[in-house]
Amino acid sequence: MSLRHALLGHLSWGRYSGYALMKHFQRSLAYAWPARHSQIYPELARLRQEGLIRQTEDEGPRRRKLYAETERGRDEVRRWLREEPNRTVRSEAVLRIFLLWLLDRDEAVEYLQREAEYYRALLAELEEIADEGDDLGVAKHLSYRLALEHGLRTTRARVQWAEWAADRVASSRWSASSGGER
Amino acid sequence: MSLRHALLGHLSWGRYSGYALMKHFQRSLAYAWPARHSQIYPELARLRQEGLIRQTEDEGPRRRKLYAETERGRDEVRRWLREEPNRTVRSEAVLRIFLLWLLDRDEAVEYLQREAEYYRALLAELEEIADEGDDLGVAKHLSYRLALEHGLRTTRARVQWAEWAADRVASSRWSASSGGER
DNA sequence: TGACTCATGTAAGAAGTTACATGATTCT
DNA sequence: AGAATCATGTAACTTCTTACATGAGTCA
Repeated sequence: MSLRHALLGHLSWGRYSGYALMKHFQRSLAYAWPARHSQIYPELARLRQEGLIRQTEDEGPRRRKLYAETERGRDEVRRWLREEPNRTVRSEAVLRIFLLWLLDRDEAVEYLQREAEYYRALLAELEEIADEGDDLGVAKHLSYRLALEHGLRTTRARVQWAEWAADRVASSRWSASSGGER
Repeated sequence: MSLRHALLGHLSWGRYSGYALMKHFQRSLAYAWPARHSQIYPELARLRQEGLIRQTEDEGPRRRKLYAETERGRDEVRRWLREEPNRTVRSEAVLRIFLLWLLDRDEAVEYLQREAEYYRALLAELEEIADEGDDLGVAKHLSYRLALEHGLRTTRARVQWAEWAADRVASSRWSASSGGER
């Protein structure tokens, strides 16, 4: 259950509404642990019921609810952080590479070029965030900078990989796969 | 629904039993699209019912079932490959980095060193696979080699990142976070 | 006043995990 | 004979996505 720890961790930093947390998930956390509002709101309600977070007295405009951490919540994230991490990564983009041979060469090259373009755009976005140096104030933490640097480095690796891969395929004989015994 | 396309794509290459497919998911595909046998077997049954794969006449020992692609199945993977890819990546390891400031400095350094170690071991494993050059025969395809190269490059980037990050944290003042207003 | 963003929810269904269950073959 | 691996399934539960639903404040 990583979502709850992502939420708890964010609330360790300060008070936020569900909406603000959702926005944060759309930005920095989108590349680590994506989540929609329809998952965030019920989870916040559950965390509150379990006493891992609490709702602060003051309600904002439009009935905005503000949440803050509790001692038990803080303890729970730390406990979780000390657990053996689950290093599973799920990436449709990588799965597609395995199956790329099912397209013909020109299509595969185009596909890889679009991948390169996507990663270049992502890299530009991450570099911008790195320059701004601030995202909801959380950037003050070195750990935020570490996560950003992880994104920068792996994205750079992907840009270079995709450009290399497009070249390799373009200059290869490529295996025609249209036929095959059925 | 990426699992079905992963299965269809594999069966485009040849005939396999559910068990063989599962083994393949444990190896090369574990870092792209992990799946357990409890998800694979029902999905194969569904694909068969829908006519996207078929069961070959011959049954192996221990009632082993062998599946093969159908024309409709092949068309379906290709259609999917031409769709706009979903580039979402979900990684608990990256999420943890964002929350690392909740640990104290020594714990954070140890954590990052363990990450470096894990990625070094993974890199060694991938390099071994690259040397063997064969995995269920699928390695003949350039696209398999592309996927492997993607793994090698991103894993190398992660090793270097983790080593850099451990150093950075070790030599930083780090933000003591034990307290905080609650 | 109309469009947009803020703000919070619920419901139905798909996808994924963990646990339960069973039997055949092979290898030592 | 016993252990390990091959081989295939189901059930219960959790997690995630998509769609539905609604209302308040802000800005042009």
